[in-house]
Amino acid sequence: MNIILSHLKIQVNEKIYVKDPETSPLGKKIVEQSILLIDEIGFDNFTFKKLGEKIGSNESSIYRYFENKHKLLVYLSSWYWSWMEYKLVFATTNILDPTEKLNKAITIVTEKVTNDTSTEHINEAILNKIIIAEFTKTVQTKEVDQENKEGFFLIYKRVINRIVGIVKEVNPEYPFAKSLVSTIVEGSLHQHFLTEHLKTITDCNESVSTTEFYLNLTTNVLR
Amino acid sequence: MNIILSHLKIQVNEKIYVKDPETSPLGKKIVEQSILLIDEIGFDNFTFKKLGEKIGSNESSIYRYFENKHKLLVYLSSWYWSWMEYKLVFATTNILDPTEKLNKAITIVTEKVTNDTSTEHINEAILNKIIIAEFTKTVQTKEVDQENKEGFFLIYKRVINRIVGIVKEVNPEYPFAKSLVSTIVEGSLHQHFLTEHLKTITDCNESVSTTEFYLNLTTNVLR
DNA sequence: TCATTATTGATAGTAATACTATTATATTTG
DNA sequence: CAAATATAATAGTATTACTATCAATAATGA
Repeated sequence: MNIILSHLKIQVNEKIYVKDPETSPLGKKIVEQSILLIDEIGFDNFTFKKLGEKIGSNESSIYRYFENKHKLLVYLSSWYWSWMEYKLVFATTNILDPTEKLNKAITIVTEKVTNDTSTEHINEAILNKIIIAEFTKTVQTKEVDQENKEGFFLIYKRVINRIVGIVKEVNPEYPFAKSLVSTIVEGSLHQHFLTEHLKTITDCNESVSTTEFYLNLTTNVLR
Repeated sequence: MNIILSHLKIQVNEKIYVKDPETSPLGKKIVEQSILLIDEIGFDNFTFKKLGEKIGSNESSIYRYFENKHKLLVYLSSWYWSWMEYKLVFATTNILDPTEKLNKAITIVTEKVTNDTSTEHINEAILNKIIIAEFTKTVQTKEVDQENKEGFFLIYKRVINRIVGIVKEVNPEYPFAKSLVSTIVEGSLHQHFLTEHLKTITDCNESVSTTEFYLNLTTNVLR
C-alpha cells in the first residue's frame, strides 16, 4: 500500500485551488502545515495570517494557492476522500465474496487512521482527526449547491456510491443502500467525535469499536 | 399537544445566555428573528449587526442577551431539543408495548417538522431547518469539552439517552444502544440535509422516507 | 550566461467583524 | 413622581479577510 501510493498523485478538482499546491515546495508546505495548525487550534480559529507565521511565509503568498480558508478545507477533504478511495479500491480488489468485500470496505471507512506514512508531506492520521472534527463544515454552508455543481464534493460522493455498489451486490433487494452508506460514512466520523468529546451518548471507545458497531449494524440490516 | 405546550416554558441552561430572552419583548424578538435570519443567510454570514438592523434594534442591545452568535445558536439548539423532549414524552407516555413506543420515538426525532404552532414567537419548522443545517456547528468547536462540562449539551444528551432507554426495553441484549440512537438522531438530520443538497447519496426524498429508513433500520438491527 | 519570466516577500490599505465602553434616552416599577 | 432598569446611539479597538503594489529572488531557456 505505502509503496503504491507514494507513486500516485491524488487528484483534486482544479476549481478548488488557485494554484495547485502540489507543484511547489511552498504549496506542499501550506498543505502540510495547515493540517497541523487546524488540528492544533481548530478550523474556526485558523487564519492564513497564523499559517503564514507558522511556515515563515507571507499571508499574501498563501492567497496565491487558495482563495480562502474554506477552499483550503475543501481541498484537504477532497485529498482525504481521494486517498480513502485508493485504500478502498486496493483493499477490495480481488475479493470475490460480496459480504467479505463489504465488510472490508466498511472497516476501511469507519476505522480511525493511525500512522499511515504513504505520503511525505501529509500526515494522514492528523488529517483524519481534522475530517472527524471539521468535515461537515465543508458542505454545511449557504454555497453548497453552487459548490456541488462545480464538483467540489465529487470524490466524496464517489466513495459513497462505490460502497453502495457493494451493498447492492450483497442484497439487491434492500431499498435504502445510499442512505445506509451515507449514514455509515458520516455517522462513523460522528461516533469518533463522540468517543472523544461526548462519551455518554456512544458505546464506541477505541478505534475497533466504531467499526464493530457498523459491521454489526450492516450485517443485521442486509441479512 | 399545541395546547399543552403553550403553557410550558422550555428550560434552557442559564449559562448559555447573559440575560434570559424569555423575560422581555426584545429578548423574544431576538430569538424569533434570529431564527428567520439564520435560515435566510446561513449561520456563517449571520451577525448581530445584521440582526439589529432586521429587528430595528441596536447591536449592543443584543449583546446584553447573548455573548456571541455561537451562544445564540447553542440557545436555539437547546430550545429545540427541549421542545423535542416534550414531544417525545407526550407521544410515548401510556404506550406499553416497547416496540411501538420506540417506533413512535424514532418517528418524532427523524421526521421533518412542519407547521407546529405551539409557541407564539418561535417557528418550529424553520428552527428545524436551522438544526438540520447548523446543529453540528454547536458541538464541533475547540471549546466543546469546556462547554460540555458547563452543561450546554445536556438536553441533547438527555433526548438521546431517553430513546436509549426504550431501545433497551425492546432488546436488552443489543450492545450498541447509545451509538445506534446517536447515529439515528444525528444521521436523520444529515439525511434531511442530503435530501435537500446532495441527492445522489441518499434514498430519502420526502419527510416520510427518512423516517421509513430509520424505522426499517432499527427493526432489523434490534430483532 | 544573461535575459526573461515566474514566484515569493514586504508593505500598505480597505471593509467587515466582533466586540467593549460610555452616555443619553426611554420605560417600568415601587 | 423618583429611582431603577432597559434600550439606543455613538464611538472606538483589535482582528479578520482580503486586495494591490512593488521589490527581491529563483528558475528557465535561448
